[in-house]
Amino acid sequence: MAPRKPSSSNASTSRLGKPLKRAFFARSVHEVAPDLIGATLLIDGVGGIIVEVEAYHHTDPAAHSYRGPTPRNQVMFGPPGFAYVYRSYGIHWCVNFVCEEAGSASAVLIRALEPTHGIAAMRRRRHADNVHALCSGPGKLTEALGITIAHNGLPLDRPPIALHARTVEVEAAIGIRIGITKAAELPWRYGVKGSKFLSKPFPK
DNA sequence: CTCTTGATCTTCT
DNA sequence: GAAGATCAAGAGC
Repeated sequence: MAPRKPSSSNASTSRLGKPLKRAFFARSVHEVAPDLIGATLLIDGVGGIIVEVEAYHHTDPAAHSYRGPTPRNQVMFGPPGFAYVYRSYGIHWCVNFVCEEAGSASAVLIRALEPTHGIAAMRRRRHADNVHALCSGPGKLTEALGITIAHNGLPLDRPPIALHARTVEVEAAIGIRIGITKAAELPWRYGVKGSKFLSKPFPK
């Protein structure tokens, strides 16, 4: 048997913190986004530790809300503490947490998780074995957790969604957002530097 | 390892 | 008609 490398995962030592209330999201999206790093997201008990997010705001040309309400983005214009789910490239679902206040149209895109709960279910849904490939991207994690348009507009503090505060301090790394062309230089990506569960590494 | 391409929904031009 | 908050597979190095 090959020797096992030491793991940087904190999954085995992490515990669920107190549930996040809806009020957690009622402040600047740029405060909420880094505060979500290390929190645990579960859908019907399946999920993991948030290791990568991005912030979007209606004044940001890269945001879906930049050009005003549409059928797709209407949840972004509602009150904070709800899930905004959209179809990406016609194929994938992506999930956001609405922040600030009604009309502010700001949200945090959840981009990657470190799987901790229900890993067997995630492997089945993703048709993938490698735990590092289960939730290392916004489209991957929705598939692993079973998030679809059916979750659009659901409150973040009621079943089937559960969010738990982190129990240990983490230093959130900051970088530029992934996969956008407008406002591409803004440093509104937050995550755990060096995590093996990111969609992309943070540059040194 | 990097680069290219196909999948095909919602919005904008 | 084109672009987009993406992913996986295949070609090439």
